Amino acid sequence: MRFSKQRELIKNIVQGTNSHPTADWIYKKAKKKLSNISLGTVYRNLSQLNQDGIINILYDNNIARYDWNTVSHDHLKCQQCGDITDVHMRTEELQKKVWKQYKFKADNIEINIIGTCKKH
Amino acid sequence: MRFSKQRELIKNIVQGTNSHPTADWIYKKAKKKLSNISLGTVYRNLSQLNQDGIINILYDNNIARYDWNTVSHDHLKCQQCGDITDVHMRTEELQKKVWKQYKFKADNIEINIIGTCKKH
DNA sequence: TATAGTAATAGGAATTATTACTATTTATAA
DNA sequence: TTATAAATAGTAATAATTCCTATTACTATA
Repeated sequence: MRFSKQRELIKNIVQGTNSHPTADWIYKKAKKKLSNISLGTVYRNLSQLNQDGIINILYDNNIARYDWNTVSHDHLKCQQCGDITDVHMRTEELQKKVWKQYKFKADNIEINIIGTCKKH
Repeated sequence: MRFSKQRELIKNIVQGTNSHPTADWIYKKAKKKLSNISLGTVYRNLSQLNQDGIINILYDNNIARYDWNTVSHDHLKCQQCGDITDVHMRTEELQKKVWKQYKFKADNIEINIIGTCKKH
């Protein structure tokens, strides 16, 4: 992968927040430093960074969000404030269970817990 | 909610498949019976049926899919063929755990298991 | 160093998915 | 029946993402 200042900036933006930002949020933030950066560039680099295991993608309903945290983890989504919090639930048993019961080879398990966080 | 033949048709289409269809698939199928049905009608009714607890929405990456199965369940997503299969993983423990550890009140737990199904 | 060849990258246009709007039609209850 | 509120078709608008082609970073050679 060749160097590009756009990708470097995008990577730093994602790595600098815990807010699980959307592509559009990242784009607006990037524009402040590189005023002519395009949204396409943001998307392309985000998916490239994801493919290279540098960042993670998660889907909040039908929009993509990006996460610097690449170690397997799960999410609490608060319906009141929209906040998404990283947590860790054990999934090894699920992986085994799914193989035993369904002969399904699990690469990744996403657990999204929807409800109300302690702020409310 | 008033009766409409469009909604009735849309409901029957969703309830007649295990394939977790997209709005567009449902629209095309509906058009064969009601040739001038509009895509807006399909979307409106799908979300209405969902709000009334008659069908479920799930998000496969960034597109919405619809499911007749409204009892809480989980999904196996095959990366080879795109098939989505309903399964049931026990989630009561997770719900308790999340309350104990994070004081998060879980309404719903979504588990998506991504990998390769037994067909491959 | 300078240059040429090249594959990766960028910006912007195009596409896809979904929602909003509005004039017209339809189900239902009085 | 008729009034009326809800639903529809059709279309436009918006949102999210992907595609296309000119440009640019990098490498090898001079």
